[in-house]
Parts: sequence; C-alpha cells; structure tokens
Amino acid sequence: MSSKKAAATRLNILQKAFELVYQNGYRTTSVDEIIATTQVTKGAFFYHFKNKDEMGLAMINEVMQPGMRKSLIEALPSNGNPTEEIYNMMESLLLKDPFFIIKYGCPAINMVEEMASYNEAFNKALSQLVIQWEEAITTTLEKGKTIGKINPDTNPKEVAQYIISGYGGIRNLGKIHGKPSYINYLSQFKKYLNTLK
Amino acid sequence: MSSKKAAATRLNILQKAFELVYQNGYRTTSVDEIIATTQVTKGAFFYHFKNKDEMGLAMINEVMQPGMRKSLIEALPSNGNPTEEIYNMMESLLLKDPFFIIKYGCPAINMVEEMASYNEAFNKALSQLVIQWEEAITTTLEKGKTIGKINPDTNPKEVAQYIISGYGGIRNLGKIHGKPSYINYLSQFKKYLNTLK
DNA sequence: ATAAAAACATACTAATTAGTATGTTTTTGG
DNA sequence: CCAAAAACATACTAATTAGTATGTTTTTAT
Repeated sequence: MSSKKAAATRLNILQKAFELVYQNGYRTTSVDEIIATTQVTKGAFFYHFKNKDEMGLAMINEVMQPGMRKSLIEALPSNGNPTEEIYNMMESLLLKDPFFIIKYGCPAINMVEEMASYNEAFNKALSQLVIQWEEAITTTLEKGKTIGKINPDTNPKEVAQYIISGYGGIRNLGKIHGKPSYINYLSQFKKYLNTLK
Repeated sequence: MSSKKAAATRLNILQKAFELVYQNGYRTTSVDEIIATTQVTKGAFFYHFKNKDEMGLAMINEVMQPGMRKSLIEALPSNGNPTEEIYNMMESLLLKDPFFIIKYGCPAINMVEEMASYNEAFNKALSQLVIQWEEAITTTLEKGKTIGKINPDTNPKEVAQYIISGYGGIRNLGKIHGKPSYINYLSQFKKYLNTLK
C-alpha cells in the first residue's frame, strides 16, 4: 500500500546508495552522504528503512542482485560451445561492460570483501548472489558434458567456484595494476578453460 | 636517535593496528581503538605519526610487507620442480599458515580491495608488495624454463599475475564459503599449473 | 470532501571521529 | 649531574556519525 512516488523515493535511495557504496565502500558511505546526493531528507530515509544496515540489505537484494544478475548470468546463453561461452562472458564482463570502473573493481566482490565477515545477514545475501552465478556456470558445464564438449571427469561445481574466485581476484588486482592485468588474466584463463575439454 | 623504548612503542602501535585492521578494515579501525588496545596514549600516537594515514603507510611497509614476505616469498625455494613448488606454496598459504583466519581473508588483499582506489600512497606501497611476490614467482618459472620443466612459450610474468589474482580471489570467496572452497580451488589450481609444463 | 494513515521535513542528540594544545616525565649527551 | 630534547600524558575541539522526536504535508479510502 505504498504510493508510486514513495516507491520511487525508496528506489532512488537504494540506487544512489549503490553507486556511492561502489566507489567508497559501505561502512564509509554515510547516511548523510546518501541523502545529500539523493535530495531526500533524513525523515524520509528513516521512514523507509529502520536503520542503515536494513537499507544496505535492501540495496544488495533489490539493486545489486538484479544488476549483477544481468551482467553475470544473462551473459551466459548456454547452448553452443561451453568453454567459448564462459570465456566470452568473462571477457565481456572485464572489458566491455560499461558499468564497471577498473579502479573500483566489482561492487559485489567489494561488498563480499568488506562485509562478509562483519554482518551475517549481508553474508547470506551476498552468498545467494554468488551461488546464482555458480549455478549458471555449473549448468553450462553440465550441458557441455552431455554434448561431449566438456571432459566427463570435470567437476562442474568445483570449476564454477574456481572461475568465480578468479573473477574476484582479477577485479581486485586490477585496482592496482589496471587494465593490462585484465588482458593477461584472460589469456591464462583461456588456457585453463582448455583443460576442461 | 630514538630510544629502544620509543621504538618499541612505535612498533607496538603498528603491530596492534595491523591486527585490528586485518579484522575490521582500515577506515573502520579508529585511532582511539588502536591506542586503547595498545595501552598507549593519544599523545604518544601522534608523536610517532603525524596522522592516521602516515601510520597506515608505516604499518604496510614495516609490518605487512615483512610479514607477507615471510609467508609468500620465502615459501618458494625455487630449485626443484617449479609447478610443484608453486602448488605447495599455495597450499601451505591457504591451509597451513596459522596466521590467517578464513573469514577475514588475507590482510594484504583486503587492504588492496579497500585502499588501492582511495589513497595513492597506499596503492604504491601495496603494489610493491604484490610486485615482489610476482617477481618471486616469475623467477621460479624462468628457472623452470631453463631446466625444461616449464613450457618454453610460457609467459612467466603473465602467469605470475594470474596466480596472484587467483590467490586474492579465493581468499575473498573463502569469506563466504569457508574452507571447502580452498580445497576446491587447489584442485583446479593444480590442473591449471599442469598447462604450464 | 474529509478523516486517517502514509510520506516526508526539520531540528535535535549522544557517541565517535581525527587531530591539537598544553602540559609532564624520561632519556640522552656533555 | 643537568640542561635540552625526546617521549609521552591529559584534556580539550570541531566535524561527522547513526538515529530520534516532533512536527507538517500528501495520499488514500470512504
């Protein structure tokens, strides 16, 4: 029973918060900063969220989740050559997706780094995001096995986790070494993918 | 021309700060917190460091650098089988080194994640740490090439960066998935290393 | 149209932050 | 031993923090 305008205010807060958190980190982004850039007053903020962490959780679930879902999962068609598809997903994520700013890394990875050990609820929400990606990659690999394009003794879940951790790692290293490290990474990543054939 | 006691006070601050930062992050560890656990007064703290960031930089260079150096670089003997040595280094880092707490990840990686884009001086100091590790791995691989244990068209520097980013990634993912992800990672890491032979 | 609830606005508070001003105590070289 | 410098201690400050108390304005259902 919330008005369209109220829902818009809420979403606006979450989206602006997401951008600020992406660039500054969660704990170092203040509520005052969020309401300043959102042009929303403190009363409105704390009307929609009972505290900062509740907002943070909503931000993960309602903005980060769907956004990452689009970038990560929908980039995986899963019908042709699995290794090629996975490579293309990674390449487009690292080099083509205009959302990401190299020096700021990946918002989801950053959030895991900062908040996983600090807040159990955040940990769960972020874990679900990772698991979704994991499942998408796992599915791609399993289909690959049935059509004989992936080695039968490949462990899809294990491989999926390895790929995700590689992604997180290069997003982090890219913060200090910049784009060239992305290129190097992709080159070795391709070699690894070939071990799965 | 500083007394032994003064030097001890300074080092004590840096070491306690390192532990706190490892578990809470740099920006969310306050000077008050550091001096409380160090049993040092504010006067002493700001006598030794002109501000928090100068302390942070000293912490990276004087505590994190040598500590990581010991864990990372000296774990690489570099005379026998290079792929085996690199695998062992990674395994001992992830599973045997008693310093690391899985849910808190790796202090150096955390610091890169949090501070690389926030402070240029921190970025440089952390970058040097990473480059040292990179060089150690590169050397191992180059020696491996001369004795014919590493494929001649392997690019050692590129591989070293890939390995380091993988390490950072799994330290991060381990925060939400725990130790099993370390095991999975090592299994796939071994497969990757075999592509270098 | 109107009463009630929802949505927002303003002005506060108590705690925490990095850092400073102004001391007192230790240490050190001569 | 003793003056000067080094090393520390205490008490502050101004800014920022998350959150609240108490309003006013908008929406909504009737």
